[in-house]
Amino acid sequence: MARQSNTRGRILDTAEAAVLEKGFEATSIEEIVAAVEITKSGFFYHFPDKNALGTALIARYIDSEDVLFDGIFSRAEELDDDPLHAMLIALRFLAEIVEDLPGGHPGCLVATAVYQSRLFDRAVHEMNQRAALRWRALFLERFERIAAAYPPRAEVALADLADAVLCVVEGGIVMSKALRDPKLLVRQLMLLRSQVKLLFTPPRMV
Amino acid sequence: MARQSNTRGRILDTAEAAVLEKGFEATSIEEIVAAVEITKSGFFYHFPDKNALGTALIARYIDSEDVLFDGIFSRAEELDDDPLHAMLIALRFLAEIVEDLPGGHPGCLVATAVYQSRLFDRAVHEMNQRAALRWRALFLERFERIAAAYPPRAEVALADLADAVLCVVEGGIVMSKALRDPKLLVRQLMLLRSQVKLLFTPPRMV
DNA sequence: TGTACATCAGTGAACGCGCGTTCACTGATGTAC
DNA sequence: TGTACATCAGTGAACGCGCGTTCACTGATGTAC
Repeated sequence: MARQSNTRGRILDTAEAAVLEKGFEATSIEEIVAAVEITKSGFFYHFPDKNALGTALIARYIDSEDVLFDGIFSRAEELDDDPLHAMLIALRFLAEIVEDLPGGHPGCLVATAVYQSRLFDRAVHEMNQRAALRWRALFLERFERIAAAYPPRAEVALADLADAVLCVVEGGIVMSKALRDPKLLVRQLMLLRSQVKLLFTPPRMV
Repeated sequence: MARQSNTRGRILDTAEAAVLEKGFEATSIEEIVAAVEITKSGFFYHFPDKNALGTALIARYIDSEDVLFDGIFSRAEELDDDPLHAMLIALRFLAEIVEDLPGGHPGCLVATAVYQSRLFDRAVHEMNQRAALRWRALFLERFERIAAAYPPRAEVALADLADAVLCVVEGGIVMSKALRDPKLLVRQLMLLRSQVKLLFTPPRMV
């Protein structure tokens, strides 16, 4: 065997897909190592136990979402200085990224951890909570800058609006899967976008 | 043993709480029967296998949500003939019901089935899909009546708006749990309410 | 440059425990005559 | 009203399989001298 191999990454990829389809407990180490084509002992070289796999899975997922959100906003803000227009561009980017996923969004690992909370330890829940707070802050900052420039047409708590972005994503994923309509999430993101636009656009510009 | 007992109901109650906390596979028959204080064989008198428990759980859950939504709308429409006002009342009822749940919303079984789809058979997924379509139609009908009376201030597909109600509930549950803030779901429902109000209220009435 | 040792990335066999499921049985309640 | 039988709502013991985990070992690569 080569000194460097990507076995750990392949384990994580395989496990992530399986966990999103069946849940953490229902995903056996046996099926993962069969797909990755190593032995069970090979798995335990990379992870001390199954719990460590769960933690690594979530940590990696959160990192990738951090990169995604940061990328969307930095590109959007490059394209337009105006905070409202940048937000509308960012939301469209998000919708487009989701639209390009073949077969729809595969699911959110934060949601699986939330719905299988007894299977994960406190550290995982704290990672999840910190990530959600970071993403909320990312959106909230932008909405505050928007509200300063465009007085909102209805009284809304901007923090709630920031949470709404994540709620639409999580809820959209669930309903997309329940209704077997991969585009439902895309349409919900565009609906949120039009609601943001309506809320912050001065009446004469409608 | 009495001829009539509520053992089956107690099994379902216990199982529902456990499945929402840990997932279906992670919930063992052993722990259920320990809580209900019967033997494992007693469980198999009521359900032919574990799969039948899952099906019964989801069927019962969907029935109770049907009753809930129907009740909310019939009470709201009793109170106000106007379709917009009735919708705003209904959304407030929904928020109040959620607010009164001690410790926040325990979770949605449709979402757990969606995130553990490989564990459930086609019949369950079809039940879920039909239920979601029914609830969407319930909201869509109302939004169509509202749009007929109050021309919307932005172009939105009413079907998307109908889906948004369910998305806010599902997403709000996930984010409430992730952020450990039981009131987040309530605030998201009230935000949706104010967005509906803004969308359908004529400019001069803001 | 050659050799000795360390480390990396695994293998192979065995383990015990918990899980879902089966099956023969039981004691209380209901029903037909 | 009494008796025989059926049904309901379970019990108790046993099962085998799959799961996560352990442990001694290995062959290829890297490093010190």
